[in-house]
Amino acid sequence: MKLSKYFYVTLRETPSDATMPSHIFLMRGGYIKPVSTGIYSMMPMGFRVIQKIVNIIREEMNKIGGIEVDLPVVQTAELWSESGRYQAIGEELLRFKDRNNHNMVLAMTHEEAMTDLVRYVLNSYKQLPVMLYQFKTKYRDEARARGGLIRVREFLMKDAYSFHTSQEDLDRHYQEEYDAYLRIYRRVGIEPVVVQSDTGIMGGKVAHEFMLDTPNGEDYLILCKKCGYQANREIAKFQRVPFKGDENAALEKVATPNSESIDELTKFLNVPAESTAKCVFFDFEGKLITVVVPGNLDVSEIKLHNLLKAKELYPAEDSLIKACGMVPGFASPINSHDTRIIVDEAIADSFDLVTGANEEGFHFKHCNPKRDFPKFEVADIAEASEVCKCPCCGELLTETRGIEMGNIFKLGTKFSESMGAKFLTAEKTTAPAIMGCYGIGVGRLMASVVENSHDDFGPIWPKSIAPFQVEIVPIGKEAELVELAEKFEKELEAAGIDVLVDDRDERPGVKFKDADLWGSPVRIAIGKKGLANSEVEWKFRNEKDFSMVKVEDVVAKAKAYFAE
RNA sequence: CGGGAUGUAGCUCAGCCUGGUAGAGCGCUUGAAUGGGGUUCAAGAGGUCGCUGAUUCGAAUUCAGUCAUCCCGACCA
Repeated sequence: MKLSKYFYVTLRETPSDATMPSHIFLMRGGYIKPVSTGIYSMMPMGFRVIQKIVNIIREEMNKIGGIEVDLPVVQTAELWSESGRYQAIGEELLRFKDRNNHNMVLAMTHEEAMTDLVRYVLNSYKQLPVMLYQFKTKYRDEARARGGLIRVREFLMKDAYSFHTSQEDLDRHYQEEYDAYLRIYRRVGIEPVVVQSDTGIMGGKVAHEFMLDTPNGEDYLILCKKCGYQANREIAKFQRVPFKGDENAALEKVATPNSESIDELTKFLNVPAESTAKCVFFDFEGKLITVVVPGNLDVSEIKLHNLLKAKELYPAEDSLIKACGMVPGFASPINSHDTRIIVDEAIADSFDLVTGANEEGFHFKHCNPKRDFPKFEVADIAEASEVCKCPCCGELLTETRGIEMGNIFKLGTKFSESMGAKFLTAEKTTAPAIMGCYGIGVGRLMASVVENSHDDFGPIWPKSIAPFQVEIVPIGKEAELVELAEKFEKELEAAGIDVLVDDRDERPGVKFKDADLWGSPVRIAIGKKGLANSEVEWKFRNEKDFSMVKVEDVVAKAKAYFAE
C-alpha cells in the first residue's frame, strides 16, 4: 500500500480530552474517530487491526469446535421478556419503538437471541454439545463511557454460547474456552491475569475474567502471590481475623465529640480501626439495610447486591436511618428497629468493639455483637483489600488494577429453562440445555494491547496485529530510492507481508514520527548514503537502534522474521 | 444521576474579568530553498465565536436557558 493513495490522518498534538495512552495513540495515529460519547468510527488503520484480532479469535474459536453465526442487533422486547431481562435490566438496555409502536431493544448481549435460535433447531441430545459464536455490534447505554475504546457504548464483541447435556460436559468445554482465551491473548502479546468474577445479570455460578494488569484499569483485582488465588475485588473472599479483647466487659458509653468517621474515632480513642464496628446504610426497596463491617474495611456493594438479589440499591438517606432509631456518624444496631441487619463474618466473631451509641457525640466501648446487637444475619459482606489475608493460604493479599478484556461464564439453565431450549434425553425425558457464554470485546482488546505495549511515540504492535507489518520509508525522492521501495513492496506483499510505503514528499522527521504512530514492527528506511553501499536501514519498532542490511538480503530477512 | 470543567479556524489554544471591525502556532493551497527525527522563507484560503433568548446604540465577551464533550464519583454482562 502506498501512503499517498491511502485514507489516513495523524495528529501532531494530543487531543485535549484524551488521558490514557491507548486513547491518545489511537486518536493520534488515526485509528479511530469519535462520533458521539462512547461511539467511534473505525478508520482504515484501526479497522485493519480489528480485522486481524477478529481473525485470531475466529481461528481459536474454530479450533475448539465453534460454529460461526450472525444474529440481529435490533430485537423485540418480547424476546427479552421471555428471559425476564426486559424488566430486570435498567437503562443500560436501550429501548425504543418501531413505526408499528412495538417495543424494541438494541441488543447488549445475545443470550436471548442465541437461545431462541437453538430452541428452533434443538430436539435431541444427539445434537449436543454445540458452540455457536459471532462477531457482532453490541449497544450498551453506559452511564459513563470513558477512556477511548476502553469503555464505549457501541462496540464489536465476539460472543460465544455453548449448549450441553450435562454439567460435566459444560465443565469440560469451559476449560477448552479458558485455554483458547489464553492462546488468544498471548497471540496479541498479552499475558492475562485470570480472576474469579461476579456473574451479575448473567446469572450462573462460576465466571472468570481475563484482565490486563495495568494502573489504568477500571477494575480492582485481589491477588495472592503465594498460592495464586486471584479474584475481582467485587467478590474476593478473605480470611477473617476477628478482634478479641475482653469478652465479658460491659458496654460503656464514652463521649467522642466530633468523631463521626472511623478515622477521627480511632485517633480520638487511640484504638485500632479493626476494633471498631462500622455501620453502612442502604435503601433497598424503601427499607433500611444496616450493614456492619470492621472499621478498617469497606462494604462490598456487589456482595450485598448478590445477597439481597437486589436490582437497585442506593445509599440510605439520613432521614431513613433516623427513622429506624440510629444516628448517622454515631450509629450501631444497638437499640435500632425496623431494619434488616447484616453483619460481616469478622464482626460476628469479634468482641470488645467500639461502635456507635446512637447518640450525637457518643460511642460504646466493649461491644459484643452476639450479646448486644438485635437479631442479625451473618454474611461475607466486606470488601477484600491489601490488609486482608488469602482465603486459601492465609498470606497477605495484594491489590492491582485491571482492564477486563474478556470473560467466560457457566450460565446453567437460566435461559434454556425460561425460554424453552429443551431436548429429549436418551432416557426419553425432557431437559433444558446447560449453557455457557464467552465474550471478548474486540475494540477494548485493541486498546488493551496499546496500553500494554507503547512508548512515548506511539503503539508498539505485535506482528500478529500491526496494521502494517513493514513500513518502508524512502528518504528523498530520487528515482532509485522510489524504485527500490516499490520493488520491496511487491516482493514482500507477494510473500504475504503487509507493507506500507511512505511515498510522500515529506521530511524524514515527519515520516518517522508517523511511522512510530502506526507502530509497524519493522521499519525499512532507504537513504542515499546506505544505498551507496547497497544497504538499507532495518529497525525494529521495539528496539532503539537500527542495523544496516544488504539490499539483496532484505526480503529474505523479512520473510524469516514474519515466519517465526 | 450527583460533583467539577470546557465549547472561538482542520488541530492545540489566546481573547472574555473591564462589551466597540476575529487572533496565534501548527495543518492546508501556491511558489522557492532544503532533505536522516515534526526544516525555512514568501504569498494565500479558511471562523454566522455550540445553539436559543434577554440586556445594550453595540455581545465571542454580561445574564438566563438549552445542547454537546471531557474528568471524578455512582452505575456497569
